[in-house]
Amino acid sequence: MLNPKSSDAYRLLHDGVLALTNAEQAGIRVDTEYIEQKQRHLTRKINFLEDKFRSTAFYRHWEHSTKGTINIHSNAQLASFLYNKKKLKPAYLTTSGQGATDEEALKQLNIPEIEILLQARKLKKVRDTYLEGFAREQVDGYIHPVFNLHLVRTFRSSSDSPNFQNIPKRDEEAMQICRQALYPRPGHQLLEVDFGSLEVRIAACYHKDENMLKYITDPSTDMHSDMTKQIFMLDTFDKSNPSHSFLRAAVKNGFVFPEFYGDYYGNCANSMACGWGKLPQGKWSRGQGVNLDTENFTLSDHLIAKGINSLEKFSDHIKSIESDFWRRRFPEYAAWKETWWRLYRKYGYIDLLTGFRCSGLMGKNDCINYPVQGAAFHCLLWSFIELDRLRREEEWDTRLIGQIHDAIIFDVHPDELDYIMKIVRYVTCKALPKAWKWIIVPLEIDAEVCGVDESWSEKRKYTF
DNA sequence: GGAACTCGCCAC
DNA sequence: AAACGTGGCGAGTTCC
Repeated sequence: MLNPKSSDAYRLLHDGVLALTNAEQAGIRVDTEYIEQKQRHLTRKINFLEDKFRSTAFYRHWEHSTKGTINIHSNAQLASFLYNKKKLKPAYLTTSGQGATDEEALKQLNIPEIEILLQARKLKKVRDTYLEGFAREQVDGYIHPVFNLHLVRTFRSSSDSPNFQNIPKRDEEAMQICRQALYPRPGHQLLEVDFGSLEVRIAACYHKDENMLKYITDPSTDMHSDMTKQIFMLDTFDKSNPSHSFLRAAVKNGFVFPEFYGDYYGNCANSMACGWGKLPQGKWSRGQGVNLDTENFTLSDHLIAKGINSLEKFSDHIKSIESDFWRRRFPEYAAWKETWWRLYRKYGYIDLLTGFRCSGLMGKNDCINYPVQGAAFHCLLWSFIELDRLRREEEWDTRLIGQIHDAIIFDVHPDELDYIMKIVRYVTCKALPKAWKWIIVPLEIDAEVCGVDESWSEKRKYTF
């Protein structure tokens, strides 16, 4: 698997392993008392939800129609009951052709009792994957997540024992419970610095699309706002309007990023309308979906007023927007995608801007995604190596303790915080583009910091 | 009793 | 015509 093509690529991995090993050795402080207490607390909550679920008519029906004992957390048993016994139609199938039982599929069945099961499922995930993982892996109050550079097809990294790269962040409750277990060293604070829209910027270094470069370099423009205006047919976009910023998030995560990854209009329409907008599949009537502006005006009211009264019509609309997106808005980006797919089919490999070569069986989307994903991570890795070198040279009390693809996590001494931020900004935004001439776009970083002796759940924006 | 598999779900 | 990239990991299940 390991296949750096150039000596620079080899050097990056060699130095990267050493720097990441220093982070592993440093480790992250965990509150074992809290973890044990929280696990007991979650167990009580889960037991309560399980009992509540077993008292429902839905469960009794399940029990009656099944011989043997029921495990309410077995998706195989649940699928068999829902789709074989009750003959319900699954919202969609899994890759192996079975009826799906994930949250989205179950919600579409409109069985209120199942909400209890989903709530228990979520708490079990937090207790058994994250808290249990921290407890199992901790040694003398510190976990030492492993960071691998030799496992991922795109030359990104992965992490395990425990995985430090998938700790809950978006779900407020899960985030709080998990991150309250993680602390800096006594008297220190946790600092997270991440590159802003790194993959979009690195993609632009490959395709050099003029309109994309304009979006990246001109701060008065915003791609996601423009797409929101177009998709939801707004006359003006006002980011202080909560409905507008909600729709912008739906467009950013339901259209723009999926399109960059190689998704198509059908999934995007479904994700924006039904996933984000809470509209049903098929035909729409007034008063459906999320509220916009006032409580008496919903997404379906808005779309129907614009002549779109069903998912099918919305999908047609997104189809034309997708076509415009690639043909008019980002033509050079679109041409680059075709070129790289063609070159892969001709030569059997693609080379990253960082000197790595991807070969083996790849699809079109792989040819587009691998070089961007890999080179973006290498920007982070180069910065990580350089900062760890400075740490040792200058004998910081601060340590680098982890990395999440486009972010570095530090355990900082408060007296060093401002200095560290200056150095980090210099390394990431100045030294890196100077070292790698192919970086033709400005790079930006954001930072979040927790107070002294505060857990990772307390982080807030840090302006520097 | 462990390996290998599917499924679901967390991150970027 | 078809249609979303990269991982890790727990639980349940099946097979050896």
